[in-house]
Amino acid sequence: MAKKITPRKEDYSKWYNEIVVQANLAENSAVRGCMVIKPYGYAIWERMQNELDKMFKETGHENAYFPLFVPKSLFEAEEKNAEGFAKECAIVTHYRLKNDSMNKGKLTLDPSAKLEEELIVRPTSEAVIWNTYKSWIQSYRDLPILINQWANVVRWEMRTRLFLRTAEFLWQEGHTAHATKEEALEEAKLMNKIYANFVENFMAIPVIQGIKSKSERFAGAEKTFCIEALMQDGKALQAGTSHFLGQNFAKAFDVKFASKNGGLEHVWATSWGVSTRLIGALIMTHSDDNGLVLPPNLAPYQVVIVPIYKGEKQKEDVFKVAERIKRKLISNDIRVKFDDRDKFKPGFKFNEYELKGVPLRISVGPKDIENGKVEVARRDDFSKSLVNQSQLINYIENQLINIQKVLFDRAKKFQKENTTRVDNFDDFKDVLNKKGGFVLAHWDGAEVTENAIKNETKATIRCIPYSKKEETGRCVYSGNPSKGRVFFAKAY
RNA sequence: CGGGGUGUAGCGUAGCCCGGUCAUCGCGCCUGCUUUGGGAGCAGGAGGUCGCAGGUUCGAAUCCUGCCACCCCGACCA
Repeated sequence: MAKKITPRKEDYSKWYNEIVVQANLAENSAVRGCMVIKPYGYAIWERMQNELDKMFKETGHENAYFPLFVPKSLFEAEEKNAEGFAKECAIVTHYRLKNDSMNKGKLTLDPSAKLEEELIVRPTSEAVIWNTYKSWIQSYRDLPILINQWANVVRWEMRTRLFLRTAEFLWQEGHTAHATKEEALEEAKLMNKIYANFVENFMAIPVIQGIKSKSERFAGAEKTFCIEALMQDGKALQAGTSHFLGQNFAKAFDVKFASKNGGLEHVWATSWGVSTRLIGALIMTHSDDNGLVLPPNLAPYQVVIVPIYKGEKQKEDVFKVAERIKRKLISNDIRVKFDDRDKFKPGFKFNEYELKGVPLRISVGPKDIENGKVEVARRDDFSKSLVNQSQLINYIENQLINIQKVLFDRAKKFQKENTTRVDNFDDFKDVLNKKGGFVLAHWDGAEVTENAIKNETKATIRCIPYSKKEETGRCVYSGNPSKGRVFFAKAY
């Protein structure tokens, strides 16, 4: 049974340590709130990239790459977007250092190398990309443009939190250009759906799909679609967003196309992204006190083989069987690692792979060779079974499917149990303080109300769900008429 | 930027109030032998400008001042 994880460093560093460490590069370093992603953590990210990339390509998207630096003048062009990010930008002002005459062996800025125009380190790439699209789009024949970029971005947050809000993070950002409003809206919705599919089916994290309220909307967007997940500690996490940008960027960057009927129109835009934050969500959704728990569909290794032996003769025999199993698994498209390291004992390895969350572990020893069996242990419930080698592949395949389902169902059950319908403000506050989780309540649709609730409870509207039922009621705060319930929660 | 806290070996820590063989302990690391079906045991060994800079003092990890960094809470946020 999964225990609660409180996402405080002292409590969860044990799990994070397997995959990431806080960057600590220099004594007085401003490179803080950044992370070093260890190989195992990066392998998880690569799995995410692979699967998302497939989904993007299946829906007609292509990858491209744009510059890290955004000239300030470009950055400013879309006012709302610029305003939204202005407070968290890293800025390049110089391009050269020189020896510090006052301080031997040290370097200082060379004043003669001050840039005419400052460069912003991208917090997102709309500006660069739309400035480029301008030269790519002339006619309706050039549309749509469906491009995705895998990149790093920098947002100089006042306070950072490992994985959930680092100053630099990896993500993908899709930027599309369309001839019609309808098409762009469809695209934004489609991508949000793809995110939901990916997060639910690969990461086994159940999400609520919906639309952001105006105050939670992306700077420069007309509509923001989102997926929201609930962590084990009862706080909500924005897991992905997809924006319908209207013609805002096209107007700001003067991107027009000649339409079929001879007119000159502004292009319609979307952008959408998910980041390494999802790895944080993964950890906070499934991990238990023994470490990470990875869903089989995402795990870099679905199966690990640990050999058990005494002496060279046994080692030889055991390795032979282990290698054979490994080959069989690979030929059945199962991701497997055979841990042949001689330097560590089996018990040590058992614990290591539990910490790493590998879904299934096969141990092979002399006894098993004699019996023609192997021991298979599950990470999610720690159960062990002796399985005939002849039935192994079948067994493993079924177990992997089962674990994936169990993890999702467990998280879904948690989400359900921690979603509370509430009809007055006292209960609203009570639930948030004592129980946490999502609160489903009526809202009058006014921004004032939303802000007032935020000020009093720290809870925000996480999303207005697609699944919202038409239901007449009274706003939980103002008492004004409401047409349906929205999801409130305290969020990361 | 406001409020609170912390900084001692690669990691985690004791000591600080009450200055004086106190630099403690665990993990990890190295060497050797024995071990290997759930994080091995024994023996030996290496590793520290006690965050930095000043000050007080015969003497500072310990007291004082300043600075820096990190953590937590607020505002901001994928």
